[in-house]
Amino acid sequence: MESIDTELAAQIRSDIVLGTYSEKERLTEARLCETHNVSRTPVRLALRMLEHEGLIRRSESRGYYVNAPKVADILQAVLVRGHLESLAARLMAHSPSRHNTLSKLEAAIDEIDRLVSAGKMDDESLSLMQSQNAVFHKTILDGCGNDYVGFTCSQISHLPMLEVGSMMFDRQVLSTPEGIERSLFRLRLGNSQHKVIFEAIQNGDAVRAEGVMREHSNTMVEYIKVFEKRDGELTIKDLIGYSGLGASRQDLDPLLKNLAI
Amino acid sequence: MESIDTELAAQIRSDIVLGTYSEKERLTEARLCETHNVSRTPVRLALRMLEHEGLIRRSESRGYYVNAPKVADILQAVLVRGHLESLAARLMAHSPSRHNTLSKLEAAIDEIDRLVSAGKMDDESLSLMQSQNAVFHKTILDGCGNDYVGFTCSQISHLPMLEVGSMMFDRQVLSTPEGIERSLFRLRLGNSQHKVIFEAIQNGDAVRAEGVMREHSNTMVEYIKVFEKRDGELTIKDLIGYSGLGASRQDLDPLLKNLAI
DNA sequence: CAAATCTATTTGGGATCCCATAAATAGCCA
DNA sequence: TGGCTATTTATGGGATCCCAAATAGATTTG
Repeated sequence: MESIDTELAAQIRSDIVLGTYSEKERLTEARLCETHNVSRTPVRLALRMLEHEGLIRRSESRGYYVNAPKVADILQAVLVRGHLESLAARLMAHSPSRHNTLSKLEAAIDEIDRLVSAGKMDDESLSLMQSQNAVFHKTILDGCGNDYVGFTCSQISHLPMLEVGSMMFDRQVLSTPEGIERSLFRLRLGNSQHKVIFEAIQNGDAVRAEGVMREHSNTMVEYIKVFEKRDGELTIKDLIGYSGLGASRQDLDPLLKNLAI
Repeated sequence: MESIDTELAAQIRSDIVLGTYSEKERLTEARLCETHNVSRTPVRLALRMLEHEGLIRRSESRGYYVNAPKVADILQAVLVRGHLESLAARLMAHSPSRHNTLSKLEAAIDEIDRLVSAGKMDDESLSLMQSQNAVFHKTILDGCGNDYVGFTCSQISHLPMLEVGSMMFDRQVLSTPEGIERSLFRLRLGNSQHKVIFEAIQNGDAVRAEGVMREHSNTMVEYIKVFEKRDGELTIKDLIGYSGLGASRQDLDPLLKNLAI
């Protein structure tokens, strides 16, 4: 069990993201105490946390007001994350100690290959792919030898689709056979990029590792843009529904139960 | 006047950076209350803040322990910052609204040019160059259209030499005429890079903007490495002495008074 | 004598209280 | 009636108190 303030922060965070608060609504400590039945101490800590994450902003006079992210913000954040990951790939390709962790990358790639070959796109398979994908990306961030890359990445990962290694799937698409085929194609493509990145890192080809990782990250940005195009009024809630599967999904509102895969 | 917790965080931060605490020393709330004569509320808020910054880590059981950054950490952080700045340059070159802020960049470049031409390297000139350099870099971060770039950068800027646009000078070098000449050369080189970046952004040449910014950032990393080579036992304290001039220097220990330029 | 258990003390999380100050509202004067 | 001031109220910062959990130390037992 997490401490109350962390729990509370997660609660308020999901409220903000899911649009429970109106735009620029003022948050007062007292009211949060009432609505969540806690004292002011954890409320204050939670507010500090959310301020750090940029989800609320300190008013010039007093109190905080809500600063809910838009879909465009998510796109921006994913772009930044991708850029940092490409740095990580480059650095890892330069790192002499990279060979110790290469096997972990290979294992993740193989496992994704196996899952994709099975051709199933049910919840369990997706969950396994998601976690292996996360392993691949986290291994590079951790193995690049520069702690600040991973640290900086973690600073923008407070939403499920911003977590390192998260993937997005459109449930609607997954309901048709040829949609499944298309999704499998995406996965095969993604995993071949993984393989190229792996080889580049193995061979110490930093430029290639960075370039392919950039392209790999860009894929997600483009995929979100496809959603955006198809569905003009795409909301963060929708995006969370498309991503999900991460452990942190549990923190989110029951509202999401029917959306998240 | 800042609130106590912010003030306190700054105090503890500088204590950590300046090595007042021994390595991995445990910080207890009670003791910090005593030594700083405050109650536990601000102490707890300050500790949270420092935990976010990575200067202290939560112990697995309870409490925090100090996690003082080394010079190698600073190098890593500067590298990450530079990578993010190169992203900002690329994005700004793509941004249609970039023309509104281009004049600000040009003004900063011209001002640095003027100062360098004057050939003076006294405290006042350095301070002015520093601030114009900061204007140049901040303008790009703010003008790139992706708020997360600047936001992410600000997350790793809690030390003076990590602030965006900070410059480093070796006081020892500055004391000799040919050292001043070498420093002026560095500044001229840096400002010509500024000019190239400016033109690339103006012309929408994103690739070039990113590349030159990367090279530009790399300069500082290399310069720190020179220090490191010359002075095997280079400390963070030394680095702060080499940078400085930022407003935040005021927060730092009196110890620094004789080091900072 | 060593290991296990029980107890005392340290310590951090949470609640509550107090106070200074900013916002809001009412009252007053021109 | 409009604007200014005074008073009240809301709100956030800081201090203190309480309690549960964890650690360290002491005591007992095999």
